[in-house]
Amino acid sequence: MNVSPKSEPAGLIPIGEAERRSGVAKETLRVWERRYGFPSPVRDAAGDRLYTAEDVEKLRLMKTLIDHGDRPARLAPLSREDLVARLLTPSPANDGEAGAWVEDALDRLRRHDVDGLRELMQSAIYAQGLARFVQDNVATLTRAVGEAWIGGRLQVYEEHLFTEQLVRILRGALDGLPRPAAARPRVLLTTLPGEPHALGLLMAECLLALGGARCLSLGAETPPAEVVAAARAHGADVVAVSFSAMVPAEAARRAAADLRAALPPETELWAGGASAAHVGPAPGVRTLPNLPDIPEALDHWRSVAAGPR
Amino acid sequence: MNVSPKSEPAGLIPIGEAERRSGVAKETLRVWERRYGFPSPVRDAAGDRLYTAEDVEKLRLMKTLIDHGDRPARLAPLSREDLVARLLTPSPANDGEAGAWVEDALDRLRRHDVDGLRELMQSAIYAQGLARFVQDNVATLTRAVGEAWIGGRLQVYEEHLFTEQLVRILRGALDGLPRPAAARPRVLLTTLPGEPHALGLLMAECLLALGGARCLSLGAETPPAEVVAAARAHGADVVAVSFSAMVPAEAARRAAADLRAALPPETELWAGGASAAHVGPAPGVRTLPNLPDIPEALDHWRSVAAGPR
DNA sequence: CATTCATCTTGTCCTGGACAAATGCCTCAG
DNA sequence: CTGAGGCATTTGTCCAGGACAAGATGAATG
Repeated sequence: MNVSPKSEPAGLIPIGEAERRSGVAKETLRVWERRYGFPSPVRDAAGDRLYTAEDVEKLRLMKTLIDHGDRPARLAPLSREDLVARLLTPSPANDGEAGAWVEDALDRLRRHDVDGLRELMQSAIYAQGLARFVQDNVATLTRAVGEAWIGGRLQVYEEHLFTEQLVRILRGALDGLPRPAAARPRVLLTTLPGEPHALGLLMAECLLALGGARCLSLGAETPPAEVVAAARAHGADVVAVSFSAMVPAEAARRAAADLRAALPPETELWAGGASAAHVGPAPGVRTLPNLPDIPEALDHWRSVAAGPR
Repeated sequence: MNVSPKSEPAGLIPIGEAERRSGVAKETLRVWERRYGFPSPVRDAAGDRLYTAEDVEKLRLMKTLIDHGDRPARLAPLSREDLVARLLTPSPANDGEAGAWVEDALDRLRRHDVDGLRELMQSAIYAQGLARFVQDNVATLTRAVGEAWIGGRLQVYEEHLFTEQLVRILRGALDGLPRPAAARPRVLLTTLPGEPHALGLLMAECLLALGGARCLSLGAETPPAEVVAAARAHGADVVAVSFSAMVPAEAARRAAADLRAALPPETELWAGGASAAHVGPAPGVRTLPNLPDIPEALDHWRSVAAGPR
């Protein structure tokens, strides 16, 4: 009986909508109100909570910070600006010197010049090769876009637009690469439920394919049991899972451990993405927090596993 | 403190997980138990509900049927087989005669011969053109895959795999098409929050691009306010939104009406996808439930809007 | 400096009631 | 027989306020 873009009487947001938009569960919203006094929504005639857009924005920032390890009690009293500042500090002094290329790309994005953006990216690939493009340009650009979004200098749809064009470019490049059926290792790529970001996956696939691996991507949000079934059915040498910064550290750790336990021992498990570092040194899990780790891991696999089969 | 693939003591599923897997909200699960006696989960030592995998499977089927207009009170007493039967009846007698091509494709999918699957699709494009491929082969194949999944004859990851390969093929075809910057109409494609399926969008984009339109895809799940902002910023003549069968009919109707109200009057709104028919005849919204409607709509737009600008 | 243990914090789940919106059903006039 | 209008029922969402397990923190100890 309820819909996402519910009729908003005066721009006020009911609790279900607030959950969807901020990512904070309804129960948690009520308990935060009880414990920390934030948020303190007004009520409609029926006594139902109505949140302001500012509340929801602050909740979204809090959620992001909590996923990075912060604690709600510390964050609740802070202002929106404080939260934004705290989100941006971890990555130091890269605001002005982001590089002319990145600035150029951001500029085209702001002007919605999608063709120009794609051309810029395509020529960067031709100029320096796909590997350096993925490792340098894309990584920097993605971070710059993320920060611009946090700081409110970019609309949500502009971020969507950016992702869409980037996916397009990378997919195109990938299709141009040879895919020898017998190549090794056979790598199964995916993301676990709750992690919808497939971009990191695509970047990883580029580097793996460049390194001569045989890639098979399942796309995002594959249930763990299905990952295991697919790995078995496809005879994968390696299962590569991407954890974006969105995933709470603890969730990533546990998911990796569970998957490791369920996979055949001879299948390697590689964890990539921003939260991969938090997966920590786990037995039988190779963490590749940075993209350049990928070619290295491939080399290592070949030197170790060259014998069998 | 909770994670998707939570440690399952004996294959039993706590309520949060059940919500994620079935798509039925926690509150609704409790209220169904109170009213209809289904599901009736066992409890752990703390009194928390624990659902079986069969319960969750039945819940997922019920949710699908309810989204199609059925009512929970009627469905709760039925068995899993009854639900499956009810889901499959609407599309009559297309089980055996699905066509040799579709059978071939399904077969390759079951054998995880992804390269073979892509080759098959690619040659179909060459043989009959992109338009017929999208309208006939893809539409039939997608339905066949969906039905195989409902009937349990296909794993979830196999469906992921299928989607991934299809997206790849379509994206590749799309990149081969000319994109004259001045072409009209300018169409903005997207999906509203809650609708993650981007495949329909991609199919529509193919047909629109073939029809000479200038497409700009925002990808999935763009908030309505952002759709409006993007349409304005990009000077879109048409905003095309895709509603898959996953979207409840009422939700689709309301979302379309809200979006229509928020868009500038001179911007047309087109609704496509399986639930588009349920959007019903709404003022100012053009519903395109079937893919062949797209070229038609393009012709109509050109004949009407040829004058202005 | 590392490790163990007690204390705090935090998210999730519980019950049982309430209500508004939407749907289906029935009646009545044309 | 058909269509419009009104009433009853169905259904999803929300509320309050309490409880608890598991993780994080910090202090005391070896």
